[in-house]
Amino acid sequence: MFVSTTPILHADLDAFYASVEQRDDPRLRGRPVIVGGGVVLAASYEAKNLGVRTAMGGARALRLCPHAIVVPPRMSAYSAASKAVFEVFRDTTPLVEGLSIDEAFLDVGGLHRISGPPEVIAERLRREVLERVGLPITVGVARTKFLAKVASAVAKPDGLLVVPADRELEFLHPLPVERLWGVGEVTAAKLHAREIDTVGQVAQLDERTLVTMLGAAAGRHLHALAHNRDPRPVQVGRRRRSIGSQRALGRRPRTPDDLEAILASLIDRVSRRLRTAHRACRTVVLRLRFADFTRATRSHTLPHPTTETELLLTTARLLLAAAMPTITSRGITLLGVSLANLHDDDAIQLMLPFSDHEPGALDSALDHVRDRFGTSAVTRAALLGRDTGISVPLLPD
DNA sequence: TCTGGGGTCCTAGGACCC
DNA sequence: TCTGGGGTCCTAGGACCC
Repeated sequence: MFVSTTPILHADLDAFYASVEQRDDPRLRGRPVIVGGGVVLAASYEAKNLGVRTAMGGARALRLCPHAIVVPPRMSAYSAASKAVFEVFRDTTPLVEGLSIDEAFLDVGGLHRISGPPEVIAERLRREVLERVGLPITVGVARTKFLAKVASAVAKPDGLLVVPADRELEFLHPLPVERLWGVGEVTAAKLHAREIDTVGQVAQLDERTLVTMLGAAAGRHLHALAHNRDPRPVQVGRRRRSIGSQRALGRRPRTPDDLEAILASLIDRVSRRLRTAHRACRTVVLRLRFADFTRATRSHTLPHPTTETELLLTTARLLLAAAMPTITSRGITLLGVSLANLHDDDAIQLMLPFSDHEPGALDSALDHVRDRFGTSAVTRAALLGRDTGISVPLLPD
């Protein structure tokens, strides 16, 4: 039987933030480095070897690794490094799907004649990332996204692992269930409760059993992965679906005025990012975490997409006001905002404040359109405004 | 042991419409 | 007067990932 060998690479930078710090400050090389403060954002392998993990509390990390050098995060340096690495990815193949700041899938299926077999491409990619950006990267190679990702996780750090098409289940089935993409603490606990510890054991369950245990989507997903069925193609140009910003507040009490001020700065940050990305949003989500670390969200969806800081802030304020009684009684430890229901910003509709009774209102509304979107938008806005009399969809040039 | 900041996707109930 | 089935959207919560 002919087995498709369309190879997919999963490229994943090692201890990304910590590696950037070690690259930029030679004194940190070979030493345990922790990026972050209250919480570990990233740990170098020297620190990981002593048990330090991402998302671990800083105090605990220092107990495990008292000689660690703790450095504050430098997000702009990481973002620049990420851009440089993605350039190397795209020089390898145009078919790149970014998963996060430090990892991506690359479809190198069509490259065999030009660039050689996938393991050669992968080794060259690792070398180029090291030479051009100065960072170690691990690559997993397999026929499917899922398996490529598992392979890179197994090969870390600074490694390369190819899973040949005829050895897939042999590689996959002995692995612990935690290796499956989508199995976290809760799902792993449910599986362990039934003495299911390996991927091979999951593969022996029928799909109905998994669906009953975990729900329709998760059950089917897990069943497919355990049998190494993962037809998802590498998708270029996926767009983000929300933009958010949040702030942990510690345990000390906050007055409503404090919260108002924090909310305003969050909305300011997030609406800037929204406009920079040329997107508009319809839904504002308020995120809350209480003193007992339970969470809640409150959201409101506007009738039209917007980019206006004032409108977003007003909406967020109303949500906050409605949540104040709960916040007062339970205590708040985190406040966040996220903008969802994103559209392109050329899909904005301005609700214009004019009517038949106010003959000058259309002109002033069009002035507003001219100020914000330029002259060419005005003609179209005027035409559409005459048609509808209510709202003006702005179209791209 | 004490918990940051940025995301994605799924589920379930209710409102509303045909 | 009482009623079905299907679809979409909104809200809230939850699991998971890096």
